[in-house]
Amino acid sequence: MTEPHEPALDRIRALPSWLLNRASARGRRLLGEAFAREGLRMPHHAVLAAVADSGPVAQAALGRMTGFDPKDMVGILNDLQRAGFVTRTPDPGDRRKNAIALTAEGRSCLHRLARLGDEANEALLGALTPAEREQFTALLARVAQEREEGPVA
Amino acid sequence: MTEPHEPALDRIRALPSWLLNRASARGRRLLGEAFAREGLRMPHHAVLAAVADSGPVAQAALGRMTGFDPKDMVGILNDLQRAGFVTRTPDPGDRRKNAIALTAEGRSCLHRLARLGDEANEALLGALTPAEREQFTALLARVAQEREEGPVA
DNA sequence: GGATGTCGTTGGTGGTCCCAACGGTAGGCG
DNA sequence: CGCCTACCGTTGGGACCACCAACGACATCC
Repeated sequence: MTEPHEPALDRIRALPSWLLNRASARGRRLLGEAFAREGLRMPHHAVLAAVADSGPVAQAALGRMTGFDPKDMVGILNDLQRAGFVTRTPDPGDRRKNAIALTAEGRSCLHRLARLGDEANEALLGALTPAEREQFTALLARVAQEREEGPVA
Repeated sequence: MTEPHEPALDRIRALPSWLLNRASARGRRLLGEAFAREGLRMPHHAVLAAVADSGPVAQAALGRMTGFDPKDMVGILNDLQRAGFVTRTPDPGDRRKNAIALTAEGRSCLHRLARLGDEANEALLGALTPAEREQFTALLARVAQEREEGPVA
């Protein structure tokens, strides 16, 4: 048998997939707690930002930008609209579309959310030095990348 | 206005919390596809490994080792027991406890799962060089760490 | 003007993580 | 011995994120 029997669970807990799940859960918890003070959650922040970037914009376009499912987008926008942060008006040029636009309150809330999000992310990377944070984020971005870079040569 | 208006969504998508969610989702998808060939999922792998490490062991102890909720542990063990990978017998010494033990099939399956898990993790970190993978995993482990190291001194 | 496809919406699934409560049992202590 | 406290496994929720299928309404391309 040689000795294939180093503790199996410890090996699993050292796997990137396991650590990624743990770190992601921690991040979601931190972000969730932060955004809860505004009564919102992470997707609201992203959608609000996308609307701020792209002026009046259709829901499907928002979905493509943020990567959220159209189904979820409906609920997110319902929340934001009910809170008065976005307006949802029929697009006169294309009656299939809703034109989503940011309100003044929405812009103000977005700034608060951005601040809360930044603070939570600082707490998330609290154990790392600034240089390590930059390095970590750069590597993480490449791991998160869905697309393969194709044949290397 | 000065110009506080760099694209807000791009900033969010560069945040560690966002990247962590994406990378974690990718990892779960890769692991899920790999383990699906055995009809199991990630938690089954971890629990199977914990049982292999700790011989006959109570469910609550498994929960503490793996971090899974007792509620979820019931379902995981039901699956593993139904598949014949573990046995669940009443502990004669403490009638509250179930003694969970690994079967020969369970050990064999654990080896297959370990292999599948390793392959999926290699695919997950496919964009990184070996040195980068080591660096990334080390940093990630510190980010995943729940505990603060207290006052630095 | 008919095929094709997009838009917003509804409905549903699955996985991870977390909490509350319950009957049953063990152990400590008087 | 009897009581209280704590733990065991189990059941029943819930929240959140990710994902898919289908539908009526509408626009567009040929």
